[in-house]
Amino acid sequence: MVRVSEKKKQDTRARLLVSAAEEFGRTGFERASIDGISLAAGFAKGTIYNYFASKEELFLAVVEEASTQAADSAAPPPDATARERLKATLASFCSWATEHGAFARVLVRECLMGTPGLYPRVLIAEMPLVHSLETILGEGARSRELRDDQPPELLALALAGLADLALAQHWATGGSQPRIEEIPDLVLGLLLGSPQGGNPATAPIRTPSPATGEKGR
Amino acid sequence: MVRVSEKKKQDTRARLLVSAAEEFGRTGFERASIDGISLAAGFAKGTIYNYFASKEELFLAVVEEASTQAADSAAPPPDATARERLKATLASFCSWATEHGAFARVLVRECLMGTPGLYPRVLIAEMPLVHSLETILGEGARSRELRDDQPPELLALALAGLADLALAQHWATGGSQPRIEEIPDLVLGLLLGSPQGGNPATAPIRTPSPATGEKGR
Amino acid sequence: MVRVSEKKKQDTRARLLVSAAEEFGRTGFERASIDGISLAAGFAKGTIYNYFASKEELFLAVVEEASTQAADSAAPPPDATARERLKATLASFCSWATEHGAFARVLVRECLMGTPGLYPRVLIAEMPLVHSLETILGEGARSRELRDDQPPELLALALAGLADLALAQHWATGGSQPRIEEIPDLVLGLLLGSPQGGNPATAPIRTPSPATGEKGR
Amino acid sequence: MVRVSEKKKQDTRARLLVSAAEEFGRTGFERASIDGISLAAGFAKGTIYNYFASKEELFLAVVEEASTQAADSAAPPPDATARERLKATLASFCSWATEHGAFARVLVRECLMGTPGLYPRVLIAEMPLVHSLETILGEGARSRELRDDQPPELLALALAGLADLALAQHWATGGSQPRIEEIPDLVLGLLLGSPQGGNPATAPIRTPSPATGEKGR
DNA sequence: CATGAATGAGGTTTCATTCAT
DNA sequence: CATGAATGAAACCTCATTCAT
Repeated sequence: MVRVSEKKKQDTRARLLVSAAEEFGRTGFERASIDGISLAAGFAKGTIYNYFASKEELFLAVVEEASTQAADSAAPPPDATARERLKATLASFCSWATEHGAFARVLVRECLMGTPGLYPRVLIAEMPLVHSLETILGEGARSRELRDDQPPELLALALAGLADLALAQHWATGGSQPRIEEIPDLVLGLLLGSPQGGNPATAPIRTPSPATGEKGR
Repeated sequence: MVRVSEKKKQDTRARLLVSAAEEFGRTGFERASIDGISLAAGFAKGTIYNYFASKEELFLAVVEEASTQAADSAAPPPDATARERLKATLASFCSWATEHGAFARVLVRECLMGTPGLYPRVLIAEMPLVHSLETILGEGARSRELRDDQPPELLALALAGLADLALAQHWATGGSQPRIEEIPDLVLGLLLGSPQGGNPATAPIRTPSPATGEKGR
Repeated sequence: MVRVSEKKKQDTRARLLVSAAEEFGRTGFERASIDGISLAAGFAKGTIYNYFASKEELFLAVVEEASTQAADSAAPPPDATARERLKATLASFCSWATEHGAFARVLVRECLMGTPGLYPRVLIAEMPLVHSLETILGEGARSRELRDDQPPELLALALAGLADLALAQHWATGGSQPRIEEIPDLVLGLLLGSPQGGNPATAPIRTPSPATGEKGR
Repeated sequence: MVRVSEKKKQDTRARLLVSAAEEFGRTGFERASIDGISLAAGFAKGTIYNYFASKEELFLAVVEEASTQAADSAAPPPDATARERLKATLASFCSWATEHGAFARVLVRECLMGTPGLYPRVLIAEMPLVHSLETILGEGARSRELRDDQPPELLALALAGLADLALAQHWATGGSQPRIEEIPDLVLGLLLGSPQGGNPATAPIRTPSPATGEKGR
């Protein structure tokens, strides 16, 4: 008896969360209508209050869920070059963002813009991503596979931030401008230069100083 | 006679705009209160409707004004190296952001987060900045002063985006985390590598190829 | 088999009634929560509707129960002076009020304040008390033990009313202002004068008629 | 300009207060609907919030107004016997209650029943009445015009309480049961005995002392 | 043109009540 | 008969907007 009811309850909660993520992701916290969320989920107005005490609690629950999902999506990076591992990490984040667009949108939105009392909690949400990136960047820098002119934590933040920006633009342009699959390479290209194929001579990102550039050739 | 009256009108409008920028910048579009804006400007509730047809129009006027200011702030870049000109451009954007914090906050906020029907208009607002950057980047790439592995318009967007993110963090942390003056070098460092002092050997952003990197040691 | 089930049902009903009396007595009809009442009684939200059709019916059932209890509490007045019998009657009412505070509070509250559609029913609730008082007052008046300048039914109403007021104040002051045991003497003192010590001949509250009064001088 | 507006505003406030008093007096605090009050006053739903910040504030304003009115209604008692002054005091209270039934009902209701957080403030509201009565009772007791077997403050409270009860019954019975004009004599008769005709010397309700009472017979 | 009282749509939230399990 | 998830009417309150002064 309890089983069935319990399962159904979890299902209802999940449906409400999805609906809320969609609404929050589309219109932001303020514009989102609680009634609308509950109705869109296929329930009556009041039902949502059997699960979340207030609009704010609902929003936080969405952020929490998104955060958990994002963290879980961080597949253990494969055993490969640092750059490939960075790409895999970003790709799994992006692919989560594709599959659970609504939650991702909420997360990215708030990461970029920081609702007053919410910023700390949202920041935590992207921490796993930033941490993974930072670790790989640090290792890559030590092994000289990757640039070491900037602290890894700064580069990690920049990678995450640019990925967020790219996602935001992706959504804002209706999915066309950068396509999701392009994003990892895009931001890596920006911050780490283009990947080299077999030709080491074409170091992608380089500020050829008169001294180094010219002389070297 | 008309002059005086006209002047006064413009003055009133300007005061309302400043007040609106402050409120919008602090609390966002939804939370901002028309009453509060008008009162903070020293007028009664209704006055604001003699100048702006609606809350949305008021907001757009603020964005427009911010955009104009930002464009005007783009001091003609000095005659110097490409990197110095980029830095000067970013610096003048940041210094405008410092002096007219309210307007800047609105602009950056919306650039990062895109209120639904507003994104196009806001995008236009940062166009002058992006364009200036793009021009310099293009010239720098052609003269091989700067990296040429990425299209200038992409780099320009990334520069502007990272600058926005840095400003947002600056404001979110109460002005401490990156200090304003650090921002130009910060984002240039991320995307173009550290500027070289006397040592040409340390090319800042470079993906050391096996040939150059490892072997060389 | 039916017995047991029937008994259990009555027990459940009784527990719900007690819980309801407590809630109604503490917070009044409007503020009282059906959920709270049912939960406080140890049942789930819906259970209460298996016993009472609506909140109003539940309230009326509480009043009914309180009324019955109050009537039953009217111990047969002892064989003593009229004043002592009045005191005993009031005392037993007060002692019921002490023991079943929740029900008493509901009754007194409504007697004093008359919820619109409820007044008639509540009035009936205190009828046994008023009737007992009236009878004793009538006998006392006829025997000249007690004042006869006012109709007994009026005095009875006033006694009951003042007792209610005293109880209300007792509860409102946290039980200190008039202590319960003081109440019978308090209201009797107000309406019948202070009790005389050894001299039964002296009618305590009396409207000296020309005949009795003047002559005496 | 300000004059007209100011006057109109006061008028609106007064109309809202009257409407609120009627609603609160009829249905009590909980059942009363803010929207309904504003609409009944001839305004839109929201207008009332331009004058009172919340339902509770509105209620308190009604109590305050009722209190002020009741205090003002306490006509300076005429220069006459103590009993006549008591009667005049009660009569002016009752006549205020007749003229401003709505406010009076709120006051009496709450005096009798005590909404939780409101009791103190409501008590203050009837203080002027109780005080007037107490003063007269004290003087009357000292001059032996009136009974002196009970402390004046207790008698004053009892007078006010019985008057409230009588008013409540008056309203509950649709105005017939005790008629308003009868109330002063009714409660005075109950607590001080029937008034004497020509003989002022005979204290009506008296605790016959051994000297006066017993000896005489 | 400034004013601010009035408006009323719309938002969040509560809670008595229903009903399938 | 107990349960508690779902319901939806209705409450309070906000605030952008209008308009007579």
